[in-house]
Amino acid sequence: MARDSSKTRRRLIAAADGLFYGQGIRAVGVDAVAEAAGVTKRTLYYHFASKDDLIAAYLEERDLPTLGRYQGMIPEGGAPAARRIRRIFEQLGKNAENPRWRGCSFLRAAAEFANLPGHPARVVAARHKRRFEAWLEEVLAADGFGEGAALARQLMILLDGAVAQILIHRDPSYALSAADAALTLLKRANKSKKRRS
Amino acid sequence: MARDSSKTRRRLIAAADGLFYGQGIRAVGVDAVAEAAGVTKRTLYYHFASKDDLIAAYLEERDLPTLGRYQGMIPEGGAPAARRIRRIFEQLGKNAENPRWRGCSFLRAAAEFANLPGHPARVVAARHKRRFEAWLEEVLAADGFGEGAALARQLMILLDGAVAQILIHRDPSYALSAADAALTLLKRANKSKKRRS
DNA sequence: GTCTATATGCCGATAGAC
DNA sequence: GTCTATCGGCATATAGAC
Repeated sequence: MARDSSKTRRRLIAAADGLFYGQGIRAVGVDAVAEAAGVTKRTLYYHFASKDDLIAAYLEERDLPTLGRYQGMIPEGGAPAARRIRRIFEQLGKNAENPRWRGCSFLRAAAEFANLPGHPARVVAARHKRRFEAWLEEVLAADGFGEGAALARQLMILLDGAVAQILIHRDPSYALSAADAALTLLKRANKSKKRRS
Repeated sequence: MARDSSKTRRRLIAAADGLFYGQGIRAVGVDAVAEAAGVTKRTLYYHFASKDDLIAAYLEERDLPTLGRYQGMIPEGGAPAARRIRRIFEQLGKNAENPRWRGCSFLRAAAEFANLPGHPARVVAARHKRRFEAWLEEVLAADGFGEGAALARQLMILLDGAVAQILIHRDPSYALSAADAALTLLKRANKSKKRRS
């Protein structure tokens, strides 16, 4: 069996996911990850070259599923972009009500390794956010928005800004404030869309 | 001399500031802080009950000066709120160009201690953000904006969202995208202000 | 108030057997 | 591929002299 998909490796990543997301990456030692996975530390180091390697795998594992979860929660492509975007923010608010919610794993990793721009975790995190922004642009484009790139950026800012405020204040209602702002921005962009057509 | 203002204590906080902000709180040991301050670890523990106590003092020390720096950089009270708000975002972009910039110390602390809602660092961070939001509301009110509380919240979301994106992508231009969004929101709020008067 | 010296335990990572 | 055993180092925190 290829090392990339071995059962033990997957269990280690799952254990790392629970611990790193739950308590923070630097706060969790490799001993704890190995124990949670039911193997020894030596086995962990057979599957991963270093803790940094494990961290990268942890975030990599979250990349597409995280995006997919948002993609799955919004109405189908036929719906107006405004309704689809609003759903994203509403769902963020709902997610944040879960007591195990701890914000965005990618943002938190970037914060923990703020002094290491080349760290594998930073690379994966940046790529994830680029992917997310590109998807938002697609959602806008599907409803005929022009200049979708600039607007998608602003939606990303609102989304991660809401995550930050919710985490700071432990108050999911910031997601609704962000949703209002997003709809206002969409409304203005809509005007120029109509004008152009 | 009172313990709260002793010279050694202040030097320890200054050393902690440089190291915690530069490298992250959990990434820095108390040994490093003591050495940077030119004292031994034992002296550090004379002035602070624990590392958590030192962390709280580090953030406390940043609270008012951080707010004051933003207050000092915007045009005087007579200027329109739109111009004053825009300046805040522009200045954020300029600050982020400094290679030593590492995002917001309060956000990063909240991210590092995401699993400890009652941690002293979280308490200080939340209070700082509340203070900042209240100040934004004052800026809006000074220019006759009604419903300033909701708008101030959205500006906070944009501001911290921009910080997050800049940190992730190491691209200060997100500050300008956020500025555009902020001005759009202000313009719509402005309308209702005019209508009401 | 500051020092030297130390307690105790966890950190990431490795040696070598099976 | 997984194990037992262990390395050297650093973590937070403390004892007791001066």
